[in-house]
Amino acid sequence: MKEYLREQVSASLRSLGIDPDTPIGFEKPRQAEHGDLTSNVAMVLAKQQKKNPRQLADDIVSNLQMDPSLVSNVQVAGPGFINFTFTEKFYRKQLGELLANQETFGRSDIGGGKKTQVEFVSANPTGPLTVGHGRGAVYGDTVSNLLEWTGHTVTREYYFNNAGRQMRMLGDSVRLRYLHLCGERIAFPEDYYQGGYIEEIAAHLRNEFGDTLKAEPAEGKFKAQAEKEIFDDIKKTLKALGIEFQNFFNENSLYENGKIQQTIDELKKRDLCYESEGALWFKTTALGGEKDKVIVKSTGEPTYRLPDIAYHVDKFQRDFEFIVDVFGSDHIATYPDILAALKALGYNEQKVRVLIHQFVTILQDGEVVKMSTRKANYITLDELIAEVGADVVRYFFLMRSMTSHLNFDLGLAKQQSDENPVYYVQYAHARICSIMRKAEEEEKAGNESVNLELLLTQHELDLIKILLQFPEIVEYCAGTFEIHRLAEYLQDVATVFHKFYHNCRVVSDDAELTKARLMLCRATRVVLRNGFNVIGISSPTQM
RNA sequence: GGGCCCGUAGCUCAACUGGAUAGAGCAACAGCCUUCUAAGCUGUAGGUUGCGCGUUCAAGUCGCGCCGGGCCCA
Repeated sequence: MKEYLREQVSASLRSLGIDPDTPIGFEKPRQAEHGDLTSNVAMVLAKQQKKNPRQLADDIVSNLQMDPSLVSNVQVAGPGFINFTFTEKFYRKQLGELLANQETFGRSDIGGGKKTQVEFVSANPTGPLTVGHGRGAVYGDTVSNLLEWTGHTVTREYYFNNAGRQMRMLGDSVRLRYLHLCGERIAFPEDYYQGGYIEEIAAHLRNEFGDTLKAEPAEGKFKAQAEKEIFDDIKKTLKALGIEFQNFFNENSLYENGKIQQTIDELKKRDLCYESEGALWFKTTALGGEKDKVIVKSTGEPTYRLPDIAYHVDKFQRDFEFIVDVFGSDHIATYPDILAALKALGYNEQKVRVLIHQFVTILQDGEVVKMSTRKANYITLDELIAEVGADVVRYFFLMRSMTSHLNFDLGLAKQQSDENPVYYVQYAHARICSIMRKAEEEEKAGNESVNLELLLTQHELDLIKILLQFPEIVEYCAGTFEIHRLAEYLQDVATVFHKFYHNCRVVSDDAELTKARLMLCRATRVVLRNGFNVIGISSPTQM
């Protein structure tokens, strides 16, 4: 529709002797009385044409030749907006198309099957996932869903490291707890992992092996058992949120297969690497960075930058055409270096899209809870899911813009869980299902020869209009990754539906009208259900 | 000290990339169930968009300077 209007406006500009190549923008007006689409083209061009914007708008409009079966009204308003209103006929036709393509309504193939990787969560297995990880987990999964809906072939990947200092300390923490269980009195260092799960893992080992592991090194059975149990736990948590990864990528494999060394060699070959003070430096200054960065410390241990670069090179070598990284804001300073390195190594860094989400601040009794896995003062994602349910968790994390800091008051979240907006949206779906059941019972549910022209009230037209926006919203969200816009849209759909419900009796004695309104209900259910599928919440048939 | 993000109703947050009267939910107040689910609907109240300059037809949105919070780096 925008295309059509653009062509028409463009033709009108041409006939006025104005360069029709100027970008002509359309958007949905906030107020319904301003029509269905509005353009500010006259105001944009006014200065250049040295004309009063209203005058120019009038000129453009009087040169327009609109198809009256599509556009019912064109008006100049305010400081020079041109407002277009579409015909009811046009909308009813679109509604028919929605109903003919229920499963796929909102899907598109603009991705062209592009091989896409989305990396998210990527927490090392040193403890259970926290509420803080939840935002990234839900966001990454929903981004993946959106990419699938827009025709990308998506691989969800989880990157972790089981070989670093953290993991060594984890293994030793388990070892000490184990020795303690064996009756040895050993001081437990404060900077070791304090969580109760460490003791559980130690207990499992003691049950299985008795006291025979007393001489076992921390990096042996202790670390291995800890990694396995914690990872099982993490996967279980993710599954509870409906998240499943196709691939878990171990950073350590990059050392074992020599890719770390290869990356160093490649950087050296391009003179982007040098040794100084016993450390290996990455010459980011040569790539526009402010300061060179250490990539291998004098101890021989690499900083995270080096494996991150090698890992991204590996992504390119696996032929991903689109690479999406979902990171917390703590990574914000590091990724420019990674992208610069990729570019220097001859890869098209434009294929990488880094999505940064701000942290979640947890409040309990009005106080900020500082999260630390090591100190074990955190709220686990599991606890939260158990408390409010997976749907609420997902919706809560998705309904806000990722660039904003999110305050999460646990007490309030628990209290308000029945007042959560997610129920409002789901209730609309349950209500529709209930209407359908009623119609079936009364045998009024026929869907043959339905006359959609019987849908005449403002409430019905409002509902049709908003339902038809769904594909555009999906496309928009997949392009900008602003998922909260989808949540907001679904809420609007629910609102319009609830209003329709209160004003328009669906199942009535008027058989024809009943059929038409049932179709509208069905269309609403399609949009809600497809939208719920994208954001990963359930579609309850009753509540 | 430097970089990035944020500051909007009592609380949590939107505002379609600079547009028309800044909107939702929760909390508060007043109404609506003999009819398809009241987890709903209708209405009232609530704002100097942290502060100050600037850019222009138009600024919550862009620029500069302060104030305050978060994350990262030395």
